[in-house]
Amino acid sequence: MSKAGQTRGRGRPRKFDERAVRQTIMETFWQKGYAATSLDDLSKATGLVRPSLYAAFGNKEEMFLRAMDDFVIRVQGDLNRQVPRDAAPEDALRIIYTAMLEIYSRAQARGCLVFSTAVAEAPAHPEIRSRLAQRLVQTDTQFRRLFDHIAPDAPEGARQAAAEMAAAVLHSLGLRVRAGTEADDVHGFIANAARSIAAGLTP
Amino acid sequence: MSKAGQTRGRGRPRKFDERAVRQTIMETFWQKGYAATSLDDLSKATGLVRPSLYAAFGNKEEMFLRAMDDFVIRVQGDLNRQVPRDAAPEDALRIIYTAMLEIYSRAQARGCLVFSTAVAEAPAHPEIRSRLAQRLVQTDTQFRRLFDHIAPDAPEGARQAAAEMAAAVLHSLGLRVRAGTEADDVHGFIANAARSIAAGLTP
DNA sequence: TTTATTTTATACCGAATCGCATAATAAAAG
DNA sequence: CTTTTATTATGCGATTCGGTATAAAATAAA
Repeated sequence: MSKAGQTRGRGRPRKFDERAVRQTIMETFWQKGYAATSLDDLSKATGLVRPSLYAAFGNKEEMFLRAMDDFVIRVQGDLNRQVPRDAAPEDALRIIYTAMLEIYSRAQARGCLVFSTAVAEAPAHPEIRSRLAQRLVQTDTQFRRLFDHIAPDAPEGARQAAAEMAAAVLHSLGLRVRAGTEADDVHGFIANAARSIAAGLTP
Repeated sequence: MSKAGQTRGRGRPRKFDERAVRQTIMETFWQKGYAATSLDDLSKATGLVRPSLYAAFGNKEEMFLRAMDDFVIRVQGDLNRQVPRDAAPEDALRIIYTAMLEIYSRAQARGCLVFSTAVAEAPAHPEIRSRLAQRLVQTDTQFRRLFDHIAPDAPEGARQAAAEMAAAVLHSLGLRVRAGTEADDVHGFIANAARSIAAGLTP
């Protein structure tokens, strides 16, 4: 219904920047999770009153789905900015995991909006579950493509296995951060994981 | 307050088996998560009326903490029953993951009560968060001890790295099951992971 | 039987929840 | 200016939530 186009529209103009509000919604869900975030929380955080939120972004589940998308977009942006096009697998993995750790650790230990928050709602909300599933295969695929590019001489089975392992480490990283694991331990985990996975690619 | 001793106590006798009720509570939290499970849900599932639940098991958070313990106890029991004392690392890992997959997949795809449900409540409930953290280090430690026993010739660094990777695969497994990943894909993931991790132990 | 103790059953409480209905407001279009 | 359209502000309404107060019921102890 609400168009975010640059044209001035017809009725009363909005007092808020849609992109900024979406970021705030995402941050709020990220911090507190889906169930623990009330529409009043979102209203307070964004400065928008509840009916405005509803009119602009739909109901709570739709807002959360959008937040999942915005989270992924932001993470992908940060990663693309930091990960070099060509690097040895171990270096690439260490860079990726370090960047993800930085993201996961911002403010309070929040972990991953998708892996640590959406997952809890999966049984009750099929839409969230399906988007979570999408995200899982996408992560596998992205690592697979990275290894196809970075370690093309490794056998296909090794590249696929390494991709799945690399994704698994990411899932575990989100968990560990959210559980409040010591930073040193997490860094050790990252270093070990990068080395192990890379070893499987260059024997 | 309430003692579950075998002596008949003094007042009116209970009409329920405490162990069975605890299992039901655990199952309910496992299926629906913490926030989505109301005390009424637990009341319906157990047949106990709310004040009885409260008197016997405390408030909702205490019930959930107990459920986490009961879940871990049950998982450990199943594992100890299935995992052979001596096996090649790859076989041991495949057996463990297959057993965990069977547990995670019972009834509806539920995943892990700890890794997929408790994690969402971590920010709001410090007790849950600390128990989750405990569980993470315990998992690492258990795999480490397994490898110390099963692959004593591997260098210590390799055993530690393999243990953390093995735990990461477990975290990822819970996620994938809860997201509804195809059974064949999950089995492939398990096989690849077992092979990769074992390769890091016997070079 | 009487008393003490514990569990069950009923009912209630105040707070918080999501969603919406309605009216006031602000701008563009006619 | 008048009409149309879109957004904001106020507030309600039905439901659900976790937790508890109170009384009835059931058993052991005295």
